[in-house]
Amino acid sequence: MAQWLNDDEMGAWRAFVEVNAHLMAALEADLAPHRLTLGDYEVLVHLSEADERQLRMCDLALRLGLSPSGLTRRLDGLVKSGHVERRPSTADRRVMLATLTDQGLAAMRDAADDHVASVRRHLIDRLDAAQIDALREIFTSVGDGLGRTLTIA
Amino acid sequence: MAQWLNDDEMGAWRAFVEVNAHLMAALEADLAPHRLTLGDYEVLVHLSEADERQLRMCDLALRLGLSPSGLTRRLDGLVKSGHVERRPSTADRRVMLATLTDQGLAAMRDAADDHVASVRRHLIDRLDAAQIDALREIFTSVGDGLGRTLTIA
DNA sequence: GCGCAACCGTTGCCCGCGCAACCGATATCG
DNA sequence: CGATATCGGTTGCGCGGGCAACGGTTGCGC
Repeated sequence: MAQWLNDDEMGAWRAFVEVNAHLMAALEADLAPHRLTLGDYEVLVHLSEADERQLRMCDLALRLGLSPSGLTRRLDGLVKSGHVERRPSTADRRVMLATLTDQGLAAMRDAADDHVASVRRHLIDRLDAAQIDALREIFTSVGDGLGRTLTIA
Repeated sequence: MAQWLNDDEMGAWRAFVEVNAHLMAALEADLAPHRLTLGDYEVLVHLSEADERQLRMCDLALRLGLSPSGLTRRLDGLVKSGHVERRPSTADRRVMLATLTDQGLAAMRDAADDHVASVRRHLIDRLDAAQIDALREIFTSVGDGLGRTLTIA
């Protein structure tokens, strides 16, 4: 074994692994009454922040860390429920623009309160200011590393 | 909106959400050459640490945070590849004991080096001692909160 | 302009997993 | 002791998502 984890490192790693999934499951469960998946909610958020409330499929897939096919299927559901519309781009006939409908925006706003409260309850409010800062720095740093390894590979 | 997230909180939350999935995907990819899923690896680890390298299905499912059916399917794969055996308990004829085979133990040991190195490269080595400590405290605290809400509900 | 490469989105196929239903086994209580 | 509830594990079903393959579109080099 090249270099094992010491007790501190192992403790941190195990705590992270074990809690991570449960945290996401809890957030997902709190969002269920709004008939939204966490993934669906993320779509609505990204679209709501975009120009004219629309994004190209590939851009959206990139932001969501989703494969092209995965995004197609996720959009299928959101289109069927009327939260999102597909409209072909006039500039480039290859691209499809996912556009947030008024109803989708309303659904997102409706769910936002509960979702934010859920994030607060399960995560933010359990941490002090220093820990919140640490959380941001930790994952920013890890994210930088991942981006680097991806571009290298 | 009851109480929104301020910039620090939002920054921490977004960094966490965006990096989380990528981190897990990177660890998964590093484990792929060993023909193991991250989930499979966790099974082997838990079994290797158990008495006589075996656990009841329900206990194992609990530790993995997996549904009964999910564990059945995951074991199917591990049994087929010879890493795990199913053996009925003599004490309680309802229970199945998942037991780690010698081959399974060897496979885990073979993968452990790479996996630990992967965890180091993507996570641990990107953090200083204080951040590692903070990571453990953060997720321990969040985990306590989740456990409490689960037992209450 | 033409041919070829790269790009964009969709589809078929497969896997992993949760839920509900189910069966056999065990515990509990009258 | 017998009836009923509870437990432990498996199975059918549906859903979400990745991979490979494909058709249509655009950009690039000649």
